[in-house]
Amino acid sequence: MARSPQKSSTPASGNAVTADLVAVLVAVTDGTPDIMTIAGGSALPSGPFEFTHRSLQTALRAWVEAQTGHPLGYVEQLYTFADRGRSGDARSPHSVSISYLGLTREDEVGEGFEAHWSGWYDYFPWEDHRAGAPGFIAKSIAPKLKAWAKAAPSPALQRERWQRCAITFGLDDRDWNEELVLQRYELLWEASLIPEANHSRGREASVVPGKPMTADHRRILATGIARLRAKIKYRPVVFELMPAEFTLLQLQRSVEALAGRLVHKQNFRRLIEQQELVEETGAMAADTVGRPAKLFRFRHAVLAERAVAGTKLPLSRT
Amino acid sequence: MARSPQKSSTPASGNAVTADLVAVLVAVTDGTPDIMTIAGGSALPSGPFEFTHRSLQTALRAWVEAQTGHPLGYVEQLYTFADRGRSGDARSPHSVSISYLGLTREDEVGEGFEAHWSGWYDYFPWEDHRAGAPGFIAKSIAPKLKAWAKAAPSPALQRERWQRCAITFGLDDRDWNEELVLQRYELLWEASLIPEANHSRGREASVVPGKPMTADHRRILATGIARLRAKIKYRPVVFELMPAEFTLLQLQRSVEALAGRLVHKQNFRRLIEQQELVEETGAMAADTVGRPAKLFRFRHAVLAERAVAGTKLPLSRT
DNA sequence: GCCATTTATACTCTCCGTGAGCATAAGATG
DNA sequence: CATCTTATGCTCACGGAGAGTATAAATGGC
Repeated sequence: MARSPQKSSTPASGNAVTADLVAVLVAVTDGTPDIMTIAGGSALPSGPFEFTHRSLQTALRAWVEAQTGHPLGYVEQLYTFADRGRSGDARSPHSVSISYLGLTREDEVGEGFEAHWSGWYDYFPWEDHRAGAPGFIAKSIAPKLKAWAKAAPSPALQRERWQRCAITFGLDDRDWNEELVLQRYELLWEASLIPEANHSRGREASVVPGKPMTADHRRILATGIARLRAKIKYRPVVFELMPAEFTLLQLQRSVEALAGRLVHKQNFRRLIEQQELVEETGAMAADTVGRPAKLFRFRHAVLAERAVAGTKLPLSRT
Repeated sequence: MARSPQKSSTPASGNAVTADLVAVLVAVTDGTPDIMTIAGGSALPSGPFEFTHRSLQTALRAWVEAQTGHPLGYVEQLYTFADRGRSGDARSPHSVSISYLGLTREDEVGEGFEAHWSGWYDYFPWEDHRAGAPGFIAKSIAPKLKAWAKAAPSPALQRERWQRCAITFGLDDRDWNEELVLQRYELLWEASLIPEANHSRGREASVVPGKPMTADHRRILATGIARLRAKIKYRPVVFELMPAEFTLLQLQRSVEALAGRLVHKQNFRRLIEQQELVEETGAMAADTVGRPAKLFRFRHAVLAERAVAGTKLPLSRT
């Protein structure tokens, strides 16, 4: 880097790169969180950034709308990668990849596109704790992690590795922290339990369940899931994923789908209502089992009232 | 964007860009939060990304260490900009700017460099509420914002604008939220109260106090301050800014310097100690007024123990 | 040496948010 | 009508956080 602030655009050939966008587009249907994928579910939608657009967000929105025929509700930048070793070949034109998180409603997606939806727990089965911790964590993942920890060169490093495993996966009676999606993925990668890791070549038997993805797309997805799980706790972004009218249980199911854990029903309702996030439509839910529920809609006014202030969901760490 | 995930590096001439890094480097000395600046304090350190480095972080660290002669404690990506209108001239080689937040210790900076430190409240005087809300907010900023709100075309829009002003600046008896740094800056920009805004040309009399910066550097700084103010509440990053040994009051003063608000001393100590973030060195502070305080050091073990879990500071929103 | 001043440090008290559980209501189904 | 399922109202106990009181330990001025 040079010190001059203004003349940063010295068009030296060594600095020319291409800019790529990668999108984590999320929707929720019937309690299943989905992401948009291409290439048979093996990659996230991505491609070169067109500088005909005014900004990155504009480019992303335009592209998604062309794909789905519907505007993107919420967009947020995730991370920018420029690692040299990323593109595979060594000294080819370098590429900067800018990843985004976008929220939309699945039911509005048009037909006839290559893109389609995949459940995000297909890629991260260990992240779904709605029915308790998945059995294979204790049965399969934990022992493999233990073996990896034991393989460390010194006893101190062995303890350190295992402590990391225990913290991120909630082992040894620790609490499960649903926000550590990326840390868990990176840990599994380091332990060579992820097919994408080069150093797990030829050892396909010893990998963990979960569908792999092209390049580092699954890592980007992990980043997106982690960001979203954190975000729903203090911003009213869940509503971007809901239909115009919904019951409180449907809302709760969506939150639980994203968080990968269950919440206390009464407390959930108390929180939603006391924050005045929703208002009754007057109508009741039809075609339902059990007592019919009131229908609610999101009070869009809260976006102006509270601006960036706060929304709370009963997902706090204990 | 195309749909193919792999062949993203079509070296079409229209997609070639240059990658720039912009850094918000923070240090705290004697209760003053400083940022590294160049060009007489009118710009953040920035320059083209050298692809000889393995990653963006590596490049940033190498550069900062060359500048300051000291390793960078904590580094975090802030945001990536690729707005077309950003570089000023229209169709020149496009540039992607990747901004970073970095924490370091000011006293370790080498001599003889162009870079030097500037107090960050020079650029954002309205952000320092340690001695209560600065008087010029009520005297100068609020009336100008009110005028701007009144200039909206419809009564509804006028109310909306004013509500936004009141929320972000804590007017009308609202609480001051120190995290809304970026929102406040953007609001002032929209209201043409910021010299950097093109539409305030020739109206220099009606701008708000605070030193301007080149291009959108002050906006990037606002992003960094906001991120840091949020971060110190749940991650032990303050310690990256502290000397090896410090008293609890010094620690508190640093937190207050960053947050721009005071905290309750006893509660602060209770929180720090019950979380076992620090340990006594055994020594006492010398050359001090009043009763001497114990010296503490950061317990680096917490980084391993809690990994990403949690650190709390008494800065919660009430 | 005494006092004012400044900082350090120990306790206490109250309020409220939150987790958790109990109880009841209102539909559908057989 | 019994049962199942979901909706909805209410209570209770615990713990964390804000705020205040009290005391200890140093300095400097007179």
